[in-house]
Amino acid sequence: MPKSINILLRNAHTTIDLAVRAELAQHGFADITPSQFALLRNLGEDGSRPSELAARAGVTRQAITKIVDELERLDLVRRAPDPDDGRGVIVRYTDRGLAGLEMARELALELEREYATRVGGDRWAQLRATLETLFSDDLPRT
Amino acid sequence: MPKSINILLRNAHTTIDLAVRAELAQHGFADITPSQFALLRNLGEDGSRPSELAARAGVTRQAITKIVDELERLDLVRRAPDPDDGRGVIVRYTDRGLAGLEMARELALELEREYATRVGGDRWAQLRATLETLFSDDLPRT
DNA sequence: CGACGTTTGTCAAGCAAGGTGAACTACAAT
DNA sequence: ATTGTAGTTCACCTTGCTTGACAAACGTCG
Repeated sequence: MPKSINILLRNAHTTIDLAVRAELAQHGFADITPSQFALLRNLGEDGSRPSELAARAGVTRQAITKIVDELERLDLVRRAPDPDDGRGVIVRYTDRGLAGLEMARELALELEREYATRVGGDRWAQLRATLETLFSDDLPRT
Repeated sequence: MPKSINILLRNAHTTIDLAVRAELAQHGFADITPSQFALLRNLGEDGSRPSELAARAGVTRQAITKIVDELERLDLVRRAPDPDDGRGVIVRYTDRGLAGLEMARELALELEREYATRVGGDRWAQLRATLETLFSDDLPRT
């Protein structure tokens, strides 16, 4: 009985996600939830305004406020006032936050290298390319 | 900036999942949640005992009880006493439940055919095969 | 300038999904 | 007779959102 493509994709995502988060936890970045991680990933080098983040993620500003609160408590991001707009706030990485993100990227690449050796570099590259062709649109919802 | 493989996989899964559930809803099977759908998928032609389902999904029996309650209210499954064990229960598809599942399978195959034509049948088959090689292990958690 | 509406971020409360642990009943197994 | 197992009920929890209300800071238009 062939597994549904859906299940395969879900398994793949879950496997990688769990592996990365577990490794992160072992390196001192404990218990980052998926939505926290998603925000961290979307922050950008120069930081972002909560409203931008909300618009990109397709959620309300309130939801972002909460996630930023949590990430601030974890010392992964920091709020600063926007010099150009007295109402605004800019959310930026802390050093620790940036280090965590880079480490996550490293770990994901390492995993990819492992998969590439298991199925062959060209086959892995093909998979990646096919996925990018079909599914690289940004989706709403974290 | 290449998208993370993780995001691609997630996008793919979410896209397909949403499409199938939306189509199902249009055909009168409204608002089936992911966990309900997962249980429905794992039921098997001959039905299953709640404990089996719990073990397979990696959750407690209580969680299964709740989902079965919901599916029963939707007239997608039916509980019957186990003739071989007075304590036991067998959860089986209703006709409507089976029809919904088959329709979901059909819809997923249709989507796959569409993707196959977009990237080429061989490339899609490769993607499928690669995913199966790497990620066909069953994961706990619905 | 000032009054008016708009935008930004926040606080508070609450909801839906998807669970958990504890305690109970009926039946099975020994 | 005692112990174990299947299913259920109940109360509760966490995640990741939502709506509503609000103050402070813009923008604009007379």
